[in-house]
This record gives sequence, structure tokens and C-alpha cells, in this order.
Amino acid sequence: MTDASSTVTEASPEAGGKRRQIRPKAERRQQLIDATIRCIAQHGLSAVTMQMVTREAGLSVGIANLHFESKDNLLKETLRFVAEEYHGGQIEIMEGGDIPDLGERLDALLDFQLGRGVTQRQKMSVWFAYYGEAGARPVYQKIVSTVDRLAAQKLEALFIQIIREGNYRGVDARELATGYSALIDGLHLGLLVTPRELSKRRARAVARDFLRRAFPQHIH
Amino acid sequence: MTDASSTVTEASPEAGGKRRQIRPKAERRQQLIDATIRCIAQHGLSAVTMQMVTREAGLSVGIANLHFESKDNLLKETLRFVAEEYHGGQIEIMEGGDIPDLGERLDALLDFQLGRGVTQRQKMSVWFAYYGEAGARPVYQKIVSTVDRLAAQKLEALFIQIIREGNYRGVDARELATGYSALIDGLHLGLLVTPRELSKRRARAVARDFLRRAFPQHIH
DNA sequence: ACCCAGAATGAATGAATGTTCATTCTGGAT
DNA sequence: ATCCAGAATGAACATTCATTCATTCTGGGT
Repeated sequence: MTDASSTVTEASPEAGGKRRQIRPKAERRQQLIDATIRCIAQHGLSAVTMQMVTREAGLSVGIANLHFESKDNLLKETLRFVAEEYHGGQIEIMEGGDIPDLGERLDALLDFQLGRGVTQRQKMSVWFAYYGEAGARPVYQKIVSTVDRLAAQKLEALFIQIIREGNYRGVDARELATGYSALIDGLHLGLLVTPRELSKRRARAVARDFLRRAFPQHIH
Repeated sequence: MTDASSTVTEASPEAGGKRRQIRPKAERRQQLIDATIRCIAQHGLSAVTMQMVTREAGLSVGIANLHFESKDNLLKETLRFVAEEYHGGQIEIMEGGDIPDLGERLDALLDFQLGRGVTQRQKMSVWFAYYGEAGARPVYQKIVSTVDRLAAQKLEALFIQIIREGNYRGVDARELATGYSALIDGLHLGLLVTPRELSKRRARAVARDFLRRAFPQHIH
């Protein structure tokens, strides 16, 4: 009855007041997934331990196996969350009823893919940590493939619309979509591994150039 | 004096004849690095153990710490080897005194980057396994950055030559080189993670398209 | 005020792994 | 034939980590 921690936000990893709190399952799951993302970004996927994650979340070790049955499952669910968040965001923009102009929609997509601040870097780390293991783990491949395929289809559909509107000749939407996706992935890699060589500004310029060369009327 | 294993190639992981062989240090180092590459490709970086690597190499556990001082060091040296092999190959082609025609040289580069068979897939796995950890491990970043920077410079130099020869206007060699490198990285990722969606043939077509759009006179 | 389903805890457990080092063995030098 | 530097071995050790579960605690329902 001495502390004023009645509205504690769980944001403080340490804190003296360590009063036990009971929260709904869904909330704890998300809390653990968020902590996992931070841990992977900071220490790398192969160095992540359950103790590390639960401490980062400000919870006890046992709780991870209560809400996820195992470490493997926690990692799997974390990947699923990141994948769905990233691709979901893209898809929303590409379907974009809120942006009628196709050129502006492309711009918004590019903003989403290469924008944001520190948070984005965390997500990128997680993203590529899983890519690294995907070659040996079919489960990861499957999760990524599923969302990837949908995003690829939406991108192709958007490109088809743009090609029709601009009356561009000799351009294959599918091939261009594959190229653009690969380019964005490659730029993310560059930003992550060699941030000294590749600034975010330049990455955006490069991606924009790619689009301009393909759709000169839509990107200026 | 009963066996004919005098010219044993160390290629057989098991084998009944387990006679101890003494070999020069450099050879053992390479043997262990090769085994490490195979293990990473097959099991993923985070699952690799010393026992796994030494068994794959057909040697005892102690030997890894004899030639490399630790597991960390073995992994570091393996990355250095893969990085230098990949970038070294590229650089050799780009400097390429043996291919005078610039268009053909681009073709050769593309062949090297997206060609080959199973072996190449192994190398890709290793490559991205390290990328995944690079966000959290400055040592890996440094190794990759070093070779990467040199390759980027050579590529830019090649593009400058091509731009001059073709008299291309409004094209920035540096930006184009960044874009092409990123595209290749992204295509590698696609081949590794979603081989069902992206065939090697299509990856080549996409990369070729990128070059053709930039240098139409040099790529047909 | 009381109760109790089930959320949360964390010490204990056992398995896995990196590293060490006393010992064995090899092959070229003498 | 003999020798020995140092390459190779692998059982043993210490540590680290995922998982378990007996116990404690919480907060909504009655």
C-alpha cells in the first residue's frame, strides 16, 4: 500500500514493485512476442534464450511455456506476427481504396517499405534472422511463402492497372513485380548489414529510380 | 596391409577404416570450413554444433579447437571464406581482361551470380544465415562490409565504362550499381526462401531485364 | 467477506554443448 | 631401426538452457 504502481504499464523491465499481475491470455502472448522481437534484434536469433525473453518482458520463465508450448513455437509465432504485419501493411496500401491515384499509391507503398525509424530496423533484423534459418527449416519457409505469395499477387495486380493506365508497351507486370520485390528485399539487406554504405535516403532513391524507369508517367 | 586405402580422399564420412592421418594445418582448416558450410546449409546456423561439424569432416571433436581456437572463430573464418570466394569471383569477372566486350562481361557476371547448381544453393544458405545474425554481430558486419565495398566499387567502375561506351544519358552509375547489387541479393533470397515461386530461369530473366532497361545497346 | 479457477512464479531437473587436456599415434629426420 | 615433435583423439568437465511442476497469488463471482 506504499507504492503508486496501480497503473503500471509493464513497460519498466526492472522496477522495484514486482507485484504479480493477472492479464488475459492474448495480451500476454503479444507481450512475449514483442519481447522476442526486441531480443532477436539485439542479440540475434541464435543467441535468444527463454530467460532473456521473459526477463525482457518483465515476467517469469515459466510463463513462456504456459502461453506458447515451447520455445520453438514462440519463435514460430513471432515470425508469423512479423510476416503478417509487414505484408498486411503492404497489401492494405496496394488495395488502397483511400488512394485513387495510382502513382501516389506507388509512393505510399515505397514509403511503407523503406520508411520509419528505429522500429523498422528491429523488424528488419527479425525478418532476415528467419530468412537465414529458412533454408534449413521448412516451417519458416511455409509461413513466409504464404504471405509472400499474396503480396506478390497484389503487386502484380497493381502493376497491371498502371500498365493499362499508362499504356506502357513491352512491359511484363509479373516480371516487373518480381524484380521490384527482390529490389526492396535487397535494399533492406543493405540497410541492415552495411548501413554505412547505404543510407535510407539513397535506398529510396534507388527504388524510386527503378519504378520511374518502368512507369515514367506515374513517377516524377 | 590389407586395405587399399592408401589414397583415401577423406570424402567418406563414415568408412570402416578409421586410420589416423596427419595432414598439414592449412588442409585441415579447409576441411573443417567445408564441413561447416555443409552443416550450416543443412541444419541452419543456430543448430550447428562442434560435434556435428567434426563428424561431418570425419575427424574428432578436439581438432576444431586445435586449428581454430573456438567455435566462434570457426564460424567467423567460414564466413570470411564464403564472402571472399563469392566476391572474389565477381571481382575477377568484372576486372576481366579475358572478356574485352563489355556486354559479354555483364553476361558472365550474371552467369556467375545466378548460375551453378546445388553447390551454389549451399553457399547461399550460408550467406544468408550470416546476414541474419549480422544485425546483432558487428564482427560479421565488418567482414561482409569489407569485401562488399570492393565489389561495389568494381561494379560501379564497370558501369561507368559501359555508360561511356554506350553514350547513355541521365544514368547514374553509382545508383545503378547499388540497385543491381540489391536486386541480385533479393533474387538470391527469393531462390532460397521461395524456390517454388521463383525459378532460377526467371530470376535470370528479371536481372537481365534490369540491365537491358539500363543498357539497351549492350544487352539484347 | 469469502472462494477458487486458473494465471503466474521460479527452483529444480536433465539434456545438450563448448572446451580442455592427458594420452596415443604418425611419419619424416637422423 | 629409432626417435620425437606435434598432430589427432575423445572421455571428462563445467556451463548453459529449455522445460517441468509444486506452490503461491489474484481478482472476479457469489
